[in-house]
Amino acid sequence: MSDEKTFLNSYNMNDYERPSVTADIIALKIRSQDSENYRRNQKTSLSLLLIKRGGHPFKGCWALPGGFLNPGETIEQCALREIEEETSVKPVSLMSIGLFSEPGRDPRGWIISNAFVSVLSEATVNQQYGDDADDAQWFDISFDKDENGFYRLELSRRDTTMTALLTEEKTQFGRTYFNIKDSGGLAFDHAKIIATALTSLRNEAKDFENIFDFLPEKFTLTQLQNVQETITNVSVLPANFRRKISGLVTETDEYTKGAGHRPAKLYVRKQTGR
Amino acid sequence: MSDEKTFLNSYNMNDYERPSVTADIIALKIRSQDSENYRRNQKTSLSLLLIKRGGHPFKGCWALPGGFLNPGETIEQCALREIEEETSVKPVSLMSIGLFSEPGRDPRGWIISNAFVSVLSEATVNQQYGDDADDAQWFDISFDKDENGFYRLELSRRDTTMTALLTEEKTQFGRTYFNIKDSGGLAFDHAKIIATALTSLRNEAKDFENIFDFLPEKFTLTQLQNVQETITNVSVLPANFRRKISGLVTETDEYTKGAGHRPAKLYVRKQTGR
DNA sequence: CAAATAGTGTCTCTAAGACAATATCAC
DNA sequence: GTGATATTGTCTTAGAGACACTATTTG
Repeated sequence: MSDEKTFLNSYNMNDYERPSVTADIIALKIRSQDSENYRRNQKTSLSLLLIKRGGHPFKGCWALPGGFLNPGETIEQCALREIEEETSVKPVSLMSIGLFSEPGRDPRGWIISNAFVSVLSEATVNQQYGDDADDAQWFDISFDKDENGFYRLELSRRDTTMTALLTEEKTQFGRTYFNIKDSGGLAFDHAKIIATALTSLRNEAKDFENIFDFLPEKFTLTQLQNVQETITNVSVLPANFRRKISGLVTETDEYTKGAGHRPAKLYVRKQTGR
Repeated sequence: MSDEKTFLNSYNMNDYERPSVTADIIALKIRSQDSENYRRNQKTSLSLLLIKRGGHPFKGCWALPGGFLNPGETIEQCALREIEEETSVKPVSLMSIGLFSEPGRDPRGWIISNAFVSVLSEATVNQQYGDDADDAQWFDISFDKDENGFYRLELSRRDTTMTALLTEEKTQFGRTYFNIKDSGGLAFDHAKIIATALTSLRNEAKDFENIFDFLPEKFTLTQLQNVQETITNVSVLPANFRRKISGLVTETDEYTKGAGHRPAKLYVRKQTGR
């Protein structure tokens, strides 16, 4: 045992070169767009938080929020810390997307990054945001395969639109990896990270894994269905959605009101059996 | 303010402490056990490669193979390099399990590890292995939930059996995380890593994602079903397995022979539409 | 022929998808 | 009442699970 102590004391890790490690955050929320018609429900879109870079490299480009892993914390704690620093909001959930370690991905040097999808509830975030001059802004997402087999990632906000083009590198074990054909002006390899994250998110949203995280505690089934359709970009008939989701929600005795049409019952997520 | 942080990060990277990064490998193959009865098909078990540690810390304990990430390579390349160094075999597939970064997980210092499941084909590996005195050995795996809700991971080989006990920390987005209650003598946090990896593997084996990787190019449907059942620990009726797999395989006009019973048609994996 | 595995046919039940019909509110 | 969404019912179809049955080889 004292043998081991001696060994550990003399162990010199400084002999090896080491990378800097960061956590990059794909912070997502659902954005409700006001409607012109008082009767119509709001449409929703998926919205991503980007930070305008103030310094080199990629000065002035939009980039994912993120930061360096500190000693004494896990990469998940680092991710949570970064989200709270950027948004002042505690995220509802966190999902690791993978480690991006391609040499040269960061011009500053050897920096590898674990990406996380973080879901924020719209209600919480909107209390905090709104300053148009801020360097942190929410962009609407559109992400789809075009007729040539390329994936087109569009991030838009007001008059700004960035369009990145990606190719599918491979799909293995249900996970899809991308290569960047055109970064669309996004910093670093962030277009690739976002595409990978959205693909994972869509796969999980199909099984209702993450759709609750976008909504407040009480919600209508139509809202829930909207979230799923916004994420997956696939529509289902309301009757069928309700049937499938019924085992995962509990009804309350509250209703929406003042919507210009029949009020909807509010539901809460069913507590998973413990 | 995030401006200033970025600025400092880009210019003073060497002032920050950085972790060592490793790739740890859960190398798996299917082991066929010889049968006493000439008519009976071979039984199979899932088998994991462990390395006996020659130095401190955990000297003499069994540990996952792995090694440090070098500059100029991706973490996937690092994983592949380590597998080939340990086994002289090129793995069929590689699946990232996640980054394990808990402070204190390695007594040598700040070392974080990305774990990978790597599947090796039995036929290839057996040409290389067999030396009983070697520090690298294959252990049979048994992994199940016991009546108290604990997960029991048993790794056995000849007269050696290690039993680790784990608790389920949480399941989020279809991914299960574990805590170690008793490492069973395994080095570092490797019991946790193995449990996490096996859970991922089982989930994917249900959908036939990885079962082909364990077999040679040509196989019988019974062999394929055995692989799935060995991994998932769930049995299905042969008729139903065949129906479900039929879209994923192409039959050849070759048959097994000399088995003491009706010969089986050999199949190959159907090429995925490109 | 016996033992063992290979392979097929079909019944039932459940879940998914499609669609029609009814309910309820704000104006 | 009109326009909108909310909610329920049911028909059809696809797939999973169960089970019975046939086919083929080696010793």
